[in-house]
Amino acid sequence: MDIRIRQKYLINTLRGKGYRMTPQRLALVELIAASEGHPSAAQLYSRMRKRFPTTSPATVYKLLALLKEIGEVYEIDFHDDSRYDGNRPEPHPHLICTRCGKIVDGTMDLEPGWIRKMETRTGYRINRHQLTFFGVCPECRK
Amino acid sequence: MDIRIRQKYLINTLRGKGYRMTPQRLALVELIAASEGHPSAAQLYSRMRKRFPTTSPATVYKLLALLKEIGEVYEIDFHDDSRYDGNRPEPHPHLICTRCGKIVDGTMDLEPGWIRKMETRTGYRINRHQLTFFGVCPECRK
DNA sequence: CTAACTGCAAAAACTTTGCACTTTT
DNA sequence: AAAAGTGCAAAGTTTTTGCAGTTAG
Repeated sequence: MDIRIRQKYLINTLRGKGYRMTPQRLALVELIAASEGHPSAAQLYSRMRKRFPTTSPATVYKLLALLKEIGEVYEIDFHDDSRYDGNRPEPHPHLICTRCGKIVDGTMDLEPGWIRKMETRTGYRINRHQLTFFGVCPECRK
Repeated sequence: MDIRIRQKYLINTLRGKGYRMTPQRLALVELIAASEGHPSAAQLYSRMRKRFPTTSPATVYKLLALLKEIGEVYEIDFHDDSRYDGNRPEPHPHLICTRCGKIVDGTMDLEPGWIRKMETRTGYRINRHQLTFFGVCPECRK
């Protein structure tokens, strides 16, 4: 997914829903669309302060909440430091290096048939899922 | 897995590692071995207070940390309210009802071959994973 | 012009830490 | 008796909320 296209799509989507695009939001959307390495809220906040030194965490959290709500950002849930993926909002696996903390996207998705089978067996109506692998990345294995 | 057997196993394992079994820990282990509904730390704390009104959150968190460390409790990671599974410490899927909050165990595990394929493709050495489905449980669908 | 957003500060929620006292072994 | 655990209070994190001032549309 091209970063510029994603960025413009997010801006248009937000505008289309009546949200206002402030300079802060434009910058944040750019950071989120780039989303190098699945940043945490703290990382986004820190990057924002380079351009807008008076930014507050509230601004970051509010836009993230908004984007999550409209389904354009995917949250990787951690009890201490959640990460955000603004490029592929649909559920997809992540691999996390337990040594260096790096996060990359998985290369395969859960088969829809497998999920449907789980639905049938449990009676649950499944809307989304979260699949995270913990391990050691190629660089750290050396 | 029989609750009593699990409970005894946990107690023996802890004792075998040189940890002391206080009345609080015995009660907590019983709660964790039963683990009805994958309790949160707050729920365990609240259940503990019924028997030991002076229990502090620290006691609960410390034992959970211990059990996680020795791999006998599995944490379902949420940024706001993690859940704990003391019955099946090995990774396995969970289904969470987004309406009533109920959590049940999945009926199928990820195929080892699938995980190995993900390893090969990404170069990661995968040690464990976390798979959580969000949806609506049979009762809430009515 | 007006509804929405920002940024600050304060609060909330969850978890961890320090320490004196108590208890297990 | 010694090492370890409990419980309290305080502190640390991350995230949320309230509100006055500012700004996009």
